[in-house]
Amino acid sequence: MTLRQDIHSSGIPVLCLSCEARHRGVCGALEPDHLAQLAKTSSRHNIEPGVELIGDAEAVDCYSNVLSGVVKLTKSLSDGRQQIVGLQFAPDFLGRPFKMKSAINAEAATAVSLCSFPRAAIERLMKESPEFVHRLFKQALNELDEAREWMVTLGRKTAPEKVASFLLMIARNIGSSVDPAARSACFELPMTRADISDFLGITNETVSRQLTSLRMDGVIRIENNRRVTVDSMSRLERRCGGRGATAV
Amino acid sequence: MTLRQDIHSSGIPVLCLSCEARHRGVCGALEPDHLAQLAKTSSRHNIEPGVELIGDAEAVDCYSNVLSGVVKLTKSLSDGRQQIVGLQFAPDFLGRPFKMKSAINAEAATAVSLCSFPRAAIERLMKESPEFVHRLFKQALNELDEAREWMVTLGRKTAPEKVASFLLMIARNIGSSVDPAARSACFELPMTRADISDFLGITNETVSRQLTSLRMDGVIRIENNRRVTVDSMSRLERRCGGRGATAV
DNA sequence: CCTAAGCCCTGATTTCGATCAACGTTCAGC
DNA sequence: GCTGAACGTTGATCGAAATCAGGGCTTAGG
Repeated sequence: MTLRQDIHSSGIPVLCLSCEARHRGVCGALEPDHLAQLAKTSSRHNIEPGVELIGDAEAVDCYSNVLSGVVKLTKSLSDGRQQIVGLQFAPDFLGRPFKMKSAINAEAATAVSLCSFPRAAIERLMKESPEFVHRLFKQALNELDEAREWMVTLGRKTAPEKVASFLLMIARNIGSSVDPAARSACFELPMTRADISDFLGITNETVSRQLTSLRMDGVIRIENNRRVTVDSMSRLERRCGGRGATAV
Repeated sequence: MTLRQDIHSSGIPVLCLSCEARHRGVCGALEPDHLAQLAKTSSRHNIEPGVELIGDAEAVDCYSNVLSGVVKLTKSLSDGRQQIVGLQFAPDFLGRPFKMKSAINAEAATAVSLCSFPRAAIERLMKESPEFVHRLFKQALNELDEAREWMVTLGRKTAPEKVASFLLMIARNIGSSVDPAARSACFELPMTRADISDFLGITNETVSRQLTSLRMDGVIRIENNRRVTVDSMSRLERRCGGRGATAV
């Protein structure tokens, strides 16, 4: 164990050594001493699908890095209508800085593993490390871009386009490329049909019908309800509705 | 005390003295010397309704504070379908930090006045003033909250609820209270019916019908197509669909 | 084993909002 | 004055997706 430590990683906590959040996540912004300080207060959790991580209007007492799995962020109306307003994948940072209470719900969509930190530790780091704030800021802006992208999907795309767009987004986030040349992809849907419908603002029946339709047309293959193979991403992309590029 | 403040404000550029952005906007984070430095590079513009401020996929060479008026942020599909993904009011900060190219369109919805800064000035300030970054960060998070709030509206509300929600949002942003006790409000709609429909993901005909319906039911009064009076905000709120509070 | 619950698919019917169409008003320009 | 364009309203019709309903598959538990 000590043998594997080389000069460069000498200050880095063992737990963080192989952590993805240290590379692409917010921890990548931290110097070894700050990282060590944070690691001392961190704790890892494995969470079952369906477990609520943050309740709406609940006090937020910790922040987390998503290490694996998918977390869904939801908002609900009082009559039960629900909308998924975001999905978080590794190594996203989970939690809303600067607010005592969350305005949204966070729930494990799949099995999820988290690396959690007490609120105070994050707040202290934000004071001490501008680079850390910088990273959090960038992630927030990315989430804003994504939210706005989905506003277009929710407001202006048809049901077939919505489902295709969803599959494309998932493929890009967790899909493993089968054959890069053919631009094919394969992945496990991280959520039920009902969840997908809450994400796309349609009903689960419609999601089901559209998936069937894509399967019939040979755009996707489905095994076990969850496992999806996209043989040609291009064909899927063509079903997503005119791509963003404002043709002026 | 008064003397002391006078001494401190002596370093503040004349233009900034009465500027709202210095109070509630991002400039509020700046010390007099930083403010002076920024003011030297700033320029004010008055812009006609309909003028494009930032084009999609266009290089961003300046950032701005909205001093008055309303700016709409839009995204379009290549076949012309359009979605308004955000509205900015004074004293919001306009522009996407960290990205060379904008992914969205910004257009003056009403007459707008801006205080603009060259990209380099903002970037320098972000390096020098953590407090400034902090403010920008907070605004981004607010915009994220708003975007997610609208995702619920777009995905899960009916047309009548969408229009009511829109009126409520406008009233809260630019409405002047007529009678605080009755919680009434009065305002000028900052956009056409077509714009409203692009914001709500419906057609302008539907917007028109829903406004008529609200007028018939005595919830609002409309003069000149633009001027709207809400006699009782409570009645309007009741038409917005179950309010966010996740009643579990 | 059987049963019940959860998830998914599919068919029949309904409905909300889109689409198509017509008309009124205002306003800029000739 | 007239004309055309932009904006808004209203009516008639259509269609995409919701709703309602039923059935199959898998899994957990008695």
